[in-house]
Amino acid sequence: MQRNWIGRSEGAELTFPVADGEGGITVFTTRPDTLYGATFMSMAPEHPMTMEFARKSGREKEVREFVERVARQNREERTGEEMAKEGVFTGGYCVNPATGGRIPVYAANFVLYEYGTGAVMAVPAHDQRDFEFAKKYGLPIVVVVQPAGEPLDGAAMPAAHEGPGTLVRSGEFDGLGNEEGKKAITRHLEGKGLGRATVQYRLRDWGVSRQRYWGCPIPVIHCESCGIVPVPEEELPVVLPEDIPYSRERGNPLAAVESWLRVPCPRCGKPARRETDTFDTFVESSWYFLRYIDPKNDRAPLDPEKMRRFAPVDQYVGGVEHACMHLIYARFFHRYLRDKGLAPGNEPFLRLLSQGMVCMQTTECPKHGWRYPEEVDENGRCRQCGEKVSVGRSMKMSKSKRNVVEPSELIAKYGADTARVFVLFAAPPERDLDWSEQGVEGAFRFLGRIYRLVAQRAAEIAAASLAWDDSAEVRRIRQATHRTLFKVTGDIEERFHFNTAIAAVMEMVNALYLVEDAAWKAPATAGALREAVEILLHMLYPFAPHAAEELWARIGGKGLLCLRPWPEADAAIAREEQAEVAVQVNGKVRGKITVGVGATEEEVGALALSEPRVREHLAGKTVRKTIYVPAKLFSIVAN
RNA sequence: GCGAGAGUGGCGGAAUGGCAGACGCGCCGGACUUAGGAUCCGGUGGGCAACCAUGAGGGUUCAAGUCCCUCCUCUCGCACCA
Repeated sequence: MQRNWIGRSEGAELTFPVADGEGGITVFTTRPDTLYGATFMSMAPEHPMTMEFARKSGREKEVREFVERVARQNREERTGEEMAKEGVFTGGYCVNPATGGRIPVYAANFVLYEYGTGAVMAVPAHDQRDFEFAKKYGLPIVVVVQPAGEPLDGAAMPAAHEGPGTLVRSGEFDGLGNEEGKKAITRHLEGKGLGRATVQYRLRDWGVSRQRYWGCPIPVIHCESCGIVPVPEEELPVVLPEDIPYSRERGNPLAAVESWLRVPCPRCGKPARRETDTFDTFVESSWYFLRYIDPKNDRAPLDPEKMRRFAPVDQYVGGVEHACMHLIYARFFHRYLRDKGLAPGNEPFLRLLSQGMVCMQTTECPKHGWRYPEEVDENGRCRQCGEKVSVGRSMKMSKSKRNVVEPSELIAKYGADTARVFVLFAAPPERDLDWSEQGVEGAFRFLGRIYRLVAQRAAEIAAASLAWDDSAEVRRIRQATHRTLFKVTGDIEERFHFNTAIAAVMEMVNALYLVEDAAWKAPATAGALREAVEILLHMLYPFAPHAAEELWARIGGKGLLCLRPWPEADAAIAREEQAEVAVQVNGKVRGKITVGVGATEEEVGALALSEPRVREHLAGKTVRKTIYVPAKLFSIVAN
């Protein structure tokens, strides 16, 4: 997902000497193979050489007019593929280093000054933007990469050919495949000191400063004569003033605090002003987690020795928006810290889980717009005007859409445990979650159910000791307990699939409800049931800690449940002795048989073939092949 | 346009290539009750059946929701990056 944002692209920097003058224009291109087809040059309007060319050629007026017009357009207007390609001839020329030909230099609105070198060699035959530009201004289109098939004609082609092909009209490079051509031409120019292979990166713009009070101060002072001066180290940290006027007016409240704002310049001592913008929170959160490892260090931001022991972070959990924004900045920071020898490795995080968003259906009144759930009555009408509201599809919860639930109300009505269980049960964490009042009720009911079960049996459980006999009943109970524990442990630790873990706990609760009264009372089984309930509460704890802890106390558990180690599932106990095996004939299930888990393929096969329904479907056919998936399935192929 | 993710019952969702629909919601029935929107128990994809069902269509396989091709739809992110 970050590929677009990091924007790594391999290519070459090539220099085009300025015709009738000094120096040259360096461009970045991913297609050095098309160099012979470069028939003009496009420069960003902001590029300093744009106006320089114009001044020399006496075209200053036209060029300035264009540059200023583009500058007025905002980025949104200027970017976007639909935007018309526009440009103006600067009056200057440079020399194509391959052909030696003079080519005109244009300023063009689609060339971005901040990317690459801010200048592009234009190859209209093989780049769609250049193609459109050339058509508009009547510039030559020279085909230099010929794909298989009909020879392309620059004048007649309807669009640029951006794909692969064989080099033509490229002097000594004719006949090379275009991929080899890239290398060969780059090497050739390198020999002449006019080019080199490079890799360009494009880190998405990150506006690190914010016009607000709540943020880390940027330790910088603005001085009329010295310019931007860093706050001296001994004066760090810059502390924000506390007596600030909170107003709803626009602008940063810090700008109004004269006593904080006015400081002498650390360099010349003349009156100066502090920077009032503060850092974007992503700045701090790009590395604060490492500081936890070494929080009291007052000599350095981080101790590399300690970093090597604890970093990197094992698991990062964040929303999709973090995958591109915060994560990319944090990785950027980490590389800086690595280069400074402060943090080990290339990456700050080992694993990423990007969790989904919480969504809820939206309701809209024709007169009043978005409605909060409580602004709609039971009949689906707006409480303000009585109009029928329309129910829209589920969207990310946001105050602007009013499709939100108030956590405090939710907690007052159901408690925090219910909210947790619902959120974790409704969907796996990487998926978006649909909020549902009924789902919340369901979570509440589940907690009530488990609470009643354990509270009702509390006395019996507390009286039982963790001892049992080897009866079938005990084995059944313990098997169910340990199987559930396996499932829950795996779902939590390996997959983070809390929804299926909770489902397994629910199943176990359902099973415990069916246990006969006598079994709770008989010492032999009561011990196994005590184990079952203890483990049950352990498994409940991560999802509903308050209820689990309270029930733990009720059954006479020692100390706090949360301080006890997670129980260990016993594979020997969890193992099934019997298994139901589905018998398939030509891919369709025709019967089921019960076998011991250790049964051999021959034993299972014999049993399978004696099933009446199976025999029916085999009548008149010859068995060609059988496949046995132990303890699961026996498949017969026959014709 | 490029990139990422997702399409499974009435709904949220389960399912190392091995019995599709676990668990929950909703709905139906029963029990207990003066009462039930509480609780407990049972049922619940479609079709009378053979069978049919995981967005559509092909393929691989004894076996496909899962793997491979060709599409469609939705969500999110990016968007002239040379």
